[in-house]
Amino acid sequence: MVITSGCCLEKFVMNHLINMYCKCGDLESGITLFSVLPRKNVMSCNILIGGFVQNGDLDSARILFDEMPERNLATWNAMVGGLIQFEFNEEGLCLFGKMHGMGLFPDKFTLGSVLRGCAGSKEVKLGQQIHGYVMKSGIDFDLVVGSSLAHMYMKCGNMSDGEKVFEGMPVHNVIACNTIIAGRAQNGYSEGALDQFNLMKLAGLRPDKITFVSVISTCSELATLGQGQQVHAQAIKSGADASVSVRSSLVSMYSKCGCLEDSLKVFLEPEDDDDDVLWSSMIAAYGFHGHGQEAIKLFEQMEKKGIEPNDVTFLSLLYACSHRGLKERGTELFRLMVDEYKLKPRLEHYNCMVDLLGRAGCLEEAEALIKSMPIKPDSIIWKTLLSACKIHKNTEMARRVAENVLRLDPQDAVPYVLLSNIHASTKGWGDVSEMRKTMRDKNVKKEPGISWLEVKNQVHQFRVGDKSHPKWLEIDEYLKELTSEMRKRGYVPDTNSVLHDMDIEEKEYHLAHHSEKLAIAFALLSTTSGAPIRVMKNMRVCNDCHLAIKFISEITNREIVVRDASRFHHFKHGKCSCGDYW
DNA sequence: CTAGGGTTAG
Repeated sequence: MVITSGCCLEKFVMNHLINMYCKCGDLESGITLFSVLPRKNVMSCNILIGGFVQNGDLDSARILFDEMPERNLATWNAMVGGLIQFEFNEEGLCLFGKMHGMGLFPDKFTLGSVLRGCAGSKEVKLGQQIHGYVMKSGIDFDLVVGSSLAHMYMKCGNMSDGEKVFEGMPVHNVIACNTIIAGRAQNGYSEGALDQFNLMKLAGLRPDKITFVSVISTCSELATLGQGQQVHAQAIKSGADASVSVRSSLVSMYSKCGCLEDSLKVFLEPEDDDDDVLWSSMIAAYGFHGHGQEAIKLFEQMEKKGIEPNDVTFLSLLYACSHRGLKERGTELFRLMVDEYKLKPRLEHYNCMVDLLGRAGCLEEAEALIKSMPIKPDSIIWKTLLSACKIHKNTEMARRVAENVLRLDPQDAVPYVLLSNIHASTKGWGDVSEMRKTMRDKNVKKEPGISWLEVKNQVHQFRVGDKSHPKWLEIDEYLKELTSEMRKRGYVPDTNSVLHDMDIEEKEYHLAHHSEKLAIAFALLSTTSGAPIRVMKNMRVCNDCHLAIKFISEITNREIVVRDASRFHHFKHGKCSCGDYW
């Protein structure tokens, strides 16, 4: 009705109508109206560009932008913002450079987009320049500009400047707080993230679903179940628990805290269950607990439901296969990902494949994959192969591979330790001492192993041979008792993975006080019920601890759950759920 | 026209 008499309408009414249609997702009608406009001014073009962008049709937006005879600031803002919104960061930043070169000065709308682009492509230099410009130009330093700046710094890993910007903001709202919480969480400052969460509540700000997503992810990082459950309860109270994003983070949190059943419970809630991330997080949860078959079954269901898997879905699947020794299935899935779903494998996918092949004992195949892949290998993927060499005791390949790790990451202690152990086993003492000298010269240090657990809402932390815990004497005494009982049952300490410059007795003492053994002994002493013991570790469990914990679970008749740097081990009656494949 | 978030190998 309106369209038929379109030509007679006032221009600004027409513009409003076009805007309305575009906003409501009816791009067709917007375009039709635009085409009957007798004279198109900058304003109407801007509106249509905005419409194209909001509906994801960037190509049309680009064409219209290029054809426009004159443009104003809003035109540039719409185009720059649109490109960056759809992660064409470089193109967006390039366009920004162009507009700047033409003497146009950015306003706060431009800056919001450009800072987001800087964050996305880690352009901290440009970000800093913009920061300087904001301070000089007298642009309103409002919530949006402030949050964007803080976000940019933190995304680029520059925590201190991000925090400074946040402190300098005159007021904070929920979004500003969310920026800081996420920034801290993503840079490993988990406690700081939780602090800000508590502070914002004290300040009377109501956490929204985005707050919960970040805070719940933080709890998975810390793997402290009690905290996670509390935050879940708060999310339920606020109604945020119905959001798929919140549920995805809950699935992950429960799985990382060792409660696979709770992950499944959240996953099975009936609403909104056709989300790829939600499904991926459940697949990852199964994989993390060593349930490779269930992960694959879930993927098949996902395909049947027509949910499009993404690259993370496949990463989780490959991971699940590699931890169950499902070599054939994993290889098929990798092919499916590339050939059917046309997803480009990232280095992470190749790493999973190397892990899959290597663990399964196909070391040559794994090495060939690294050499043939179209991406440059990093030190991590060589380290994956190195640990496979170690499992399958292929010292010859280990030497070669360790050299590659050393070349790419000279500060990593793992290859040094491994190489010096190889030299020691062949009595190459000269090589051994040279190796140790290099380590000293380059100041290479082994990352300390840390284990922690929650007892009565308190987190207790242990390091190797750490005597600082108030109950140290009791723990040490109890470990002696346990060890002698273990030996009676046939336990022999596996001293192979210890640095070799100690005698056997020292090695055994060192092994007996690995952080996870301390943590488990403490847990056994401080809990009397038959409840399972949950211990977290920042590194992989060593061979000796894995063996010892099996004995301990039998002797004490307790279920012991250990979260490793890469997966879960459920020890029960002298056996581990990983089937010694880890 | 503008800011923040979920799944992820070793």
